Amino acid sequence: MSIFDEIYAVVSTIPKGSVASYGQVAAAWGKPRGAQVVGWAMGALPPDTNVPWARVINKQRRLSIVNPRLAPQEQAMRLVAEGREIVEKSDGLYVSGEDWYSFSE
DNA sequence: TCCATGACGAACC
DNA sequence: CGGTTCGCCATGG
Repeated sequence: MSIFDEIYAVVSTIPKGSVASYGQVAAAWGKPRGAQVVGWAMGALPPDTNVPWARVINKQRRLSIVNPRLAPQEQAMRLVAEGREIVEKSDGLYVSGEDWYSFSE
């Protein structure tokens, strides 16, 4: 049991169509300041994972994908497929809306 | 063991 | 308002 599995378990609870920030996932994981670790864990995910990693975005609602094993716009495609709208700005892709998934429910 | 590095975040210039 | 610095936790050299 590694921390990856713990984080993936948390991410897996995010419902289809919802989005959560790294900070939220970290908090739900038990490490309020471990947002960076969550990002690191996401980057370690294999291309064929079942974990809904695409629903995790940063607090600015920007898609900060840096995983070379995935297509550049893989996350955007997944989110659009779930009904989310993606807006392209000068510095990257953003998820429209202001809603965040609440883990405390 | 110390140092550097991150799909981050919040506090500071 | 934007770029920089520091804190965060875990890993790897």
